[in-house]
Amino acid sequence: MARTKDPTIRSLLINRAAQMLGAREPITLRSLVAGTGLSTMAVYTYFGGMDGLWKAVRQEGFTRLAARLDEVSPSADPVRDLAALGAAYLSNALAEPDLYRTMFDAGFELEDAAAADEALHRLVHAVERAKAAGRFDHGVDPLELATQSWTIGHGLASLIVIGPLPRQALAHGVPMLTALFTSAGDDPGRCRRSVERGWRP
Amino acid sequence: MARTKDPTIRSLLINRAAQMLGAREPITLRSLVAGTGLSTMAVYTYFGGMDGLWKAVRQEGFTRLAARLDEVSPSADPVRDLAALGAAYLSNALAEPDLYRTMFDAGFELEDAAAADEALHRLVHAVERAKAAGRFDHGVDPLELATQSWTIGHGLASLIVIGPLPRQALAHGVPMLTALFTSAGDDPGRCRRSVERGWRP
DNA sequence: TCCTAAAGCATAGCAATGTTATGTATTGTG
DNA sequence: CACAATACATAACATTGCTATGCTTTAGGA
Repeated sequence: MARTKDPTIRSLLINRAAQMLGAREPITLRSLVAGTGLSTMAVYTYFGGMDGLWKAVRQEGFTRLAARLDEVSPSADPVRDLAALGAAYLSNALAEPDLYRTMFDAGFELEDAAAADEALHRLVHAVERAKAAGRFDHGVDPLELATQSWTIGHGLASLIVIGPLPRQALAHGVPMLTALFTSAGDDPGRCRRSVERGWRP
Repeated sequence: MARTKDPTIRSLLINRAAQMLGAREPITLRSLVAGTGLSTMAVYTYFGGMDGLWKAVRQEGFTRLAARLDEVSPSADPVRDLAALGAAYLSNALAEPDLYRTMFDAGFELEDAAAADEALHRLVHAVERAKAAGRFDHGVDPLELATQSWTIGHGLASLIVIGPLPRQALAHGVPMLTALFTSAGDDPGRCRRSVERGWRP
């Protein structure tokens, strides 16, 4: 009964925005559609305006983060896996710093908040596996410990990517995660070895 | 040999910008000077443009943070003081979330980077006092441990103020700082009590 | 004490921004 | 096959930060 939207155009614009973000080019309505053969109205058809575009770009950021986390294949050592997930979070932030920054813009509004929850859930699952393996105490709440791991990873990423810390501050990840997981009940020496093995940001 | 700038106007504009930030009003060149009797050129005379204004606002954010940290009076328990400094950092971020957010905008460019260093130095000093009191191991590097405390405080603040965590996630501060300070050598039980006493965000 | 030059500051216009009104072309559906 | 709803282009709009220009003020040497 009418023309239908082409989903290709939607992802084309999102990818182009992400690419311009990485190239540090200013993203304006006109510069975004320039060279694509599209008019500025396309942004309104597919995103309702620039706000909607940014929201979609943030979503894309979480999608790419999820892809990074998926590259971490579970091993026999769940504490190593926890550290590896944290390292993947840092890798993602450092690989595309401007995309990472926009992910936390504008009050964290997302189209699909479940994407962020799902990323966190990978951490929760790793904590559960560590508990099942007897590495953490029974009293440990997986969601709480996962949130605390996220806080450390995000704090580091934010201070390095956005803030004043140099890249070598990445090394703080090992002692901080070791301290956290040790306080959750893991054996200190074994914990440090596991974290060091997983921490490859 | 010429007219001189009035420093009053400078701080007037900075304070007005901070107030508008808190009121969630959009800060534009014209809206900023509206009602002040000044013309838009004042922003160029005193800040060189909007970029300079934002830089000055970020600086103001660190000044207010420093004032918050100064309200933490050193006690006989340096570990409590460390937690109190972290709590003050959180209080500052939660009291003026939009100002906190702008502090980490635009690649952290500041007029006077020493202001940020000085804030960190308060943490370093507290760690040194804790070492002198025999609470932390001799091998502990004060700057490293201070940076790690900051990472935890900033990670929490960022995820609560900008990100998706609810305010009650503030409670994570106690176990996280306890884990960190315990790994630095403090006695677990004593450490937790100290942190709990200082953590009043 | 003037005179002068440099700086503060207002006015007005500029290019660029996001948005919207309007018209045209396309295509799924009855 | 006809129609109507929707994609999409064109063009105008208000608002943004910025700059060119000129007037006013004032510090500092004669």
